[in-house]
Amino acid sequence: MRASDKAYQALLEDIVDGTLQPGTSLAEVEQSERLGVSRTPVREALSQLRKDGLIEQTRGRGLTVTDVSLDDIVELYELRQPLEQQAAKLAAQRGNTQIFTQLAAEFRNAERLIEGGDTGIKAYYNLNERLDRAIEDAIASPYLVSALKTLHLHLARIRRLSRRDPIRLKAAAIETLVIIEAIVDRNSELAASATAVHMQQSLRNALETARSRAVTERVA
Amino acid sequence: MRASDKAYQALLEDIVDGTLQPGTSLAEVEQSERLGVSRTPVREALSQLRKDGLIEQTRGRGLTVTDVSLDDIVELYELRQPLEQQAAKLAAQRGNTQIFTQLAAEFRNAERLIEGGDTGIKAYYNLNERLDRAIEDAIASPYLVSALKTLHLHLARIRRLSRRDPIRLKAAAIETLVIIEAIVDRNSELAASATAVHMQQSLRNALETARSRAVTERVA
DNA sequence: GTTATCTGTTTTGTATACACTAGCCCTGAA
DNA sequence: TTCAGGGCTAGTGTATACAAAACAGATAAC
Repeated sequence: MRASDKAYQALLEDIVDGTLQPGTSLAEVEQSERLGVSRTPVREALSQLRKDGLIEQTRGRGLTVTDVSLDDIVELYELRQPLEQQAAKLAAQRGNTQIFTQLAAEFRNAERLIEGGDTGIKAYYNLNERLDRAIEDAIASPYLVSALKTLHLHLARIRRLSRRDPIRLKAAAIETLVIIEAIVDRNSELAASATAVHMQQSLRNALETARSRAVTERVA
Repeated sequence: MRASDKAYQALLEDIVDGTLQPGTSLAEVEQSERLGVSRTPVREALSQLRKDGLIEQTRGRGLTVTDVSLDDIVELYELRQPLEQQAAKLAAQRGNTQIFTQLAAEFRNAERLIEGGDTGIKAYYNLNERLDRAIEDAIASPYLVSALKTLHLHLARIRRLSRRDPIRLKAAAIETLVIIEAIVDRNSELAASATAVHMQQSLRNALETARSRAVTERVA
């Protein structure tokens, strides 16, 4: 693995999991020492992350981790909604039915996973990731897939902020199941509509969580 | 201006305008000599262009300019359609009416521009760019705008392949005018639908042009 | 004749040294 | 006390040297 890829992955993880909080200033030498590589690969990684929108140039010099405000969540969903709808639509038209049939079966079991503590939740998140990858494989269009991938980076950040509310997770699993079943039935219209529903509910949950979290932090 | 930005801009232009044809291999030293900067900024530019999807790593070593096949055009529109629809929708909801009223007036004059030879056509393209920027300003959502910008890079490449058929350009201008008028009227549903129509027609034209172009080249 | 391996060459990947610029502190004067 | 000016410093931007990896060609073995 190249040092620049390693630096990118490491920084990406640190930003997504919150080790590098929004607003954190990223000096090249500092990061190169921390990651054990020279400045060159760090620079490359930073410029990639800037393209991803995870870091930004602030006040002339100095790169900082971008903020994730309530507005950002709304704005992110303004991109997410059309992208995921299109993805679901195309997956319904072209997807390998067998794969999605299998995923549907697993999602029918999601409630048990969600109730299974941390390991279960982890398995559930893993299942969601496999679904995302299946959809990406199904649509095959590299432009759309690339846009989805960048989107999912930002979503991962937000998800970290969301509380793992089992009730919401179960509801989400059911919404997702509707989408998958539509894909299996090659019903692209339904897949798109079900995705719209899922997006709407996800956004509402994300906002509620973020709001209460903001209040909690102000109190604490 | 930084040397790396200069290198990025120069390479971008060369790729979009066809100076660097699809399949062209880009060696770092060669490009750094051509552009008069050292390898470092060239590398940075190349890695940005790779993120944009304009160049790709082929068989282990060697970056090459990505191809634009008929399939690519279809796939690009699978991203373009939802993005532009969303953009039009949001612009209708939030846009500054005055700006779009002005643009509508200019588009009503587009036919005369298109008939005005090369300078007129250029002015027409310029008008379209101003519309794009107005829409981007109106939606304000950085995630969507960023996705649109990357998309437009690829569209610029395709446009170069399309024949400048005045009949198609006039039809496109009328389709665009419908979108703008919907934005002025704050009719987001109509804006989305009109965009869907425009996308469909644009795609059809792009495919037809590309097909005949391919045949011509095979003959020549 | 075909395939595999070795070696030379070319090109990329990484480290580092140097150049330059923006921000900051300190000094001095109003 | 406050503001302007001038270095000083920290950190970025660029060039280049060095290391490593990948390809090509040739030679040898089967």
